[in-house]
Amino acid sequence: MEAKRRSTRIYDVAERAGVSVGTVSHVLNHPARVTPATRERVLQAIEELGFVRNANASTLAAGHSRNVGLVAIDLGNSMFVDIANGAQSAARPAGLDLLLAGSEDDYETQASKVAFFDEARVSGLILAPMQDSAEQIERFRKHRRPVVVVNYDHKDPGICSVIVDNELAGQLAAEHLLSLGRRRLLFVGGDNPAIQPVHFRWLGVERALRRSGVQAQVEMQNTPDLEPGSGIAVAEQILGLPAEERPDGVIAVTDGLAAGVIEGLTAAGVRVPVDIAVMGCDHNTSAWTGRLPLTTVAMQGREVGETAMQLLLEELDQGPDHEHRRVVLEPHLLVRASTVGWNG
Amino acid sequence: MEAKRRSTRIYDVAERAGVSVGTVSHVLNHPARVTPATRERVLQAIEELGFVRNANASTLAAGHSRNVGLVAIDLGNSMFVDIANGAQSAARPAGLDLLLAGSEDDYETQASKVAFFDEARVSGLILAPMQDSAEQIERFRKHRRPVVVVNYDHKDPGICSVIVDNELAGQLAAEHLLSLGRRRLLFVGGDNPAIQPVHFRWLGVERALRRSGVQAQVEMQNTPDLEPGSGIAVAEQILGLPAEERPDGVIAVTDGLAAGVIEGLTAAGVRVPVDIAVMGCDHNTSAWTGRLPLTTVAMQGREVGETAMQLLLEELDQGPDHEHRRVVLEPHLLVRASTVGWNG
DNA sequence: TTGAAAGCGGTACCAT
DNA sequence: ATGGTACCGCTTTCAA
Repeated sequence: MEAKRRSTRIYDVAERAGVSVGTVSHVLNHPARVTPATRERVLQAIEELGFVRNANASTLAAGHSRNVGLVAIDLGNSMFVDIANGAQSAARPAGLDLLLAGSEDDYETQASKVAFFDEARVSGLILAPMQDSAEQIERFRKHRRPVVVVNYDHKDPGICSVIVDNELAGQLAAEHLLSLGRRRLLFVGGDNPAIQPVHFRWLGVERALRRSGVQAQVEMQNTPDLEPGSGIAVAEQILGLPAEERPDGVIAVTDGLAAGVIEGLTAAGVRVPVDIAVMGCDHNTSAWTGRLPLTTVAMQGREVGETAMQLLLEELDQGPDHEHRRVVLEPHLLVRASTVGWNG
Repeated sequence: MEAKRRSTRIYDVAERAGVSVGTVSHVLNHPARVTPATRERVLQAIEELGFVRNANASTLAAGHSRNVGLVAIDLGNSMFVDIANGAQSAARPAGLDLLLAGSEDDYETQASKVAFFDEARVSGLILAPMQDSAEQIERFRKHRRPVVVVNYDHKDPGICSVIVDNELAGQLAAEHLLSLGRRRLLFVGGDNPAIQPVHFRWLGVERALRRSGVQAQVEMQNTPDLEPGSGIAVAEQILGLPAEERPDGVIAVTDGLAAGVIEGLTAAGVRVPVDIAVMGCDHNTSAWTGRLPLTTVAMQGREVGETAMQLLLEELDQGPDHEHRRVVLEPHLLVRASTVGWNG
């Protein structure tokens, strides 16, 4: 028969230290309000007993939690890992902890994760969705806890958000190629309006062309997904064209696609970047194995996460009279060998 | 002056449905014990009020949580993402949720994450450490909650663990190359005993050589890290050798390294796999951009996660008389173009 | 089947 | 500076 031994509580500590529970609670939460001497005794009792405070009880009694949740729809994407790391590091100094939930998920699972954090009564939520999630967000906010939307431009001025300027990313990419004298551009990834980054990057490319004042053209090639395999397929299409009809500059909407394009082209003897310059557009660190260093546009995941957490802390701090902000971070161009120079 | 409005509680639901809180709790936790009619009324009240149960209070009162924590030292590594996904999917049917904490971490941060889950009173913990973590584990287990160690062979028979047979992985890799007639092998990654997978894979390679019965040799090349960049450096060293002294088969201890080696070799005109066959050893999905499909040894991250969660559930179920198990999963060879055939 | 009430482990206010 | 003590919101006997 097992004695159902409960774990040591604050009462046990109090008893052992010869003080009241209130005092123990104080040394845990407001050490300054306690005499160094008693504090020492309590600390020692805690140590001897191996006491670990129950965060559930603490959250319940205090009425607020020291955690914030992050729901990202795809943890396999390095952008989200960067965001998580950024948010984490911004949370720590404020005494908060970041909890990640789920991965490999669809919209429904995302909903269940949001609900999960809702039940856990986290202080706030950072959400990196792939589509409009207004309903999920509203449900969560009804409990008067802040939400910051990240990496998705959701248009609701009543919510803080942090995004990277995807249109600018596309523009920077196109301007880079134009500045290198490329005049026949191909945009790989397509204008699937359901995938925001893709859509906006394409708009940026168009804008760059319009503003450039040079005679240049850009075509768009849709792909079924954004993985290397599709890039290889596009490369094969390019190879099917007579040399004079081929693009001289390719902007792939993700680094993964770009990798595939380069793979496909170089395997067939096309020289990158001499014959065709190829660049990516998201600085997906974990997706680049580095045959040819890839020119890309860095999307600042870490900064996104840090900024999001700062907005969250701000809102937590200011309460109801907080003014929601929409922060737009600027991506920046990373020029490497896949568009300039020739190393092979 | 803000009315400090608290969120709707089970009491509110009870009142609205005209029942007692006990009954509401029952429809939440044991729906069968309640008349369909009352259940319906309660459910409706919940709906109308937008009630969301407070998981902290629930955990506190029930004495057990419906979450299990996963601490992985590097979320940027696809192996860990696979493990998380596997664990997640095994947890759901059991009514549990998986919480991930932290990333980009060192040993100390790992400790704080473990402590964090300890405070949260999760039902169990899955830990994917990079080094011996006996002390952290002990602290957690003192609270009588199960821990499963994953992806690290920690030798403690008192704890469940799931690992992939790294020695077998090395052996499979070497046997593959030997079967292709390669006789001058190079193992890239080195025998850093602090990094378990590297160490054991090397042992497996040696074993394969010993057992093969053919005249073959293998050398070992240490690298400062396991990233593509180091692979490129190794490629350059190889290129510095006279052709007849070069290896004809390379086993890189990670796919990232392998990618770098291939990059470096092919850029200099070496034909892979004709001149030199190159393979990786961890099936790091997110790190392969696919110039040349890479032969590798798949390390079954998803299965590791699923198995770990199953062991955890088992221990949760069986309580103190649970017998700890050490599950060793078998990796398997994935033969692709970087070792056989010739596509360019 | 449903209701009443005693906790679960802390927190924080109010006294002392 | 410390102690006493109502809760926090829910679960779970135990009775009715």
